[in-house]
Amino acid sequence: MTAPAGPRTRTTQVVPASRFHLARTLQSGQCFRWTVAAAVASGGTAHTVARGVVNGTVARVAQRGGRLIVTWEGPPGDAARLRRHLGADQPLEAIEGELARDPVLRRVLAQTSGIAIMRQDPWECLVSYVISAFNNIPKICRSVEALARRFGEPIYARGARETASVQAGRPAGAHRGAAVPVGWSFPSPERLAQASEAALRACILGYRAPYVRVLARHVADGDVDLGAVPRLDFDDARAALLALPGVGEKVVECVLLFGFGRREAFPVDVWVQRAVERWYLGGRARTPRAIREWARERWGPLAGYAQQHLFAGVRTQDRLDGTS
DNA sequence: ACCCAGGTGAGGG
DNA sequence: CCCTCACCTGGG
Repeated sequence: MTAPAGPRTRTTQVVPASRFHLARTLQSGQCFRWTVAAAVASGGTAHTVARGVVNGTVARVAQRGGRLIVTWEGPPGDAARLRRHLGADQPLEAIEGELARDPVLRRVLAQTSGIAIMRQDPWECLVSYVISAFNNIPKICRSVEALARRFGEPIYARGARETASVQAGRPAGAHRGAAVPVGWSFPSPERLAQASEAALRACILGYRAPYVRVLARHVADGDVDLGAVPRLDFDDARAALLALPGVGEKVVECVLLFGFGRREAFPVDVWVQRAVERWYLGGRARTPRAIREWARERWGPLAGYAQQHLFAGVRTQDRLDGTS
């Protein structure tokens, strides 16, 4: 089934860190530009095939036999960079060993082991999570995809050439024989800053359209330098991002965690709040802020990982219990 | 026809 | 500070 590796092969292999689980990572709700499909190998054992737009190209990734088999649909990318993007470089065995000292997490980990915290592009992550407010995951994915399709750069299959008509603006379309993009990169702050509010609303953003527009303008103008955030300490980074429109207490933690790799971040959404109240606080209600502080005190630099497992765990449980 | 969905920001106590 | 409420829009 594996295509022979020719001299110009577009397939490569990546060895993930021990315990890394591709499907669980991509389906744990942290990213919006990956789709996962189950596939069946010739031997009959199920494995995962995923497709995502990353770093200006499109990657198809299958996890089999402890390896990640990467096929570039767009221009060949950097395998090490993809590995880092997926979080497949993180010491999950040590992290989960530490978390499993907590009896609640030990039980949850049976269902969630192998989830890595990804290292997504900070700008794309920021916009995605601003869109996530009072929204649902399928619609967030559609919005991000629409933004990329409308304002991003087309990505062509390896070997395909851009035509003059494509460079001029919208792709001319297949009926004229122009190359069809395999995907679109996420648009830059400059590009989104100049988009009209109506055009943004057309991307299913609803009332979030002005947030995205003003957010893009602030970043494009350098009011907040995303490139400098990694050098700030946690509280300063948090304060800098919180100043942006549409970025509140929950979104800022998501961006720090999934975009900047700050694993002490602990986003408290309705699901995590439910999990903590149900499993740790005897059902007593607490404010999101109180839960966040409690979690950081309890798990410190692994708070973000604890959050990810609690989120996946409580959603799995409610899915199994729920009638719908 | 309603009701809900991974919050945020504005306004008043 | 804490609390309350409206909010685009698509899918149950």
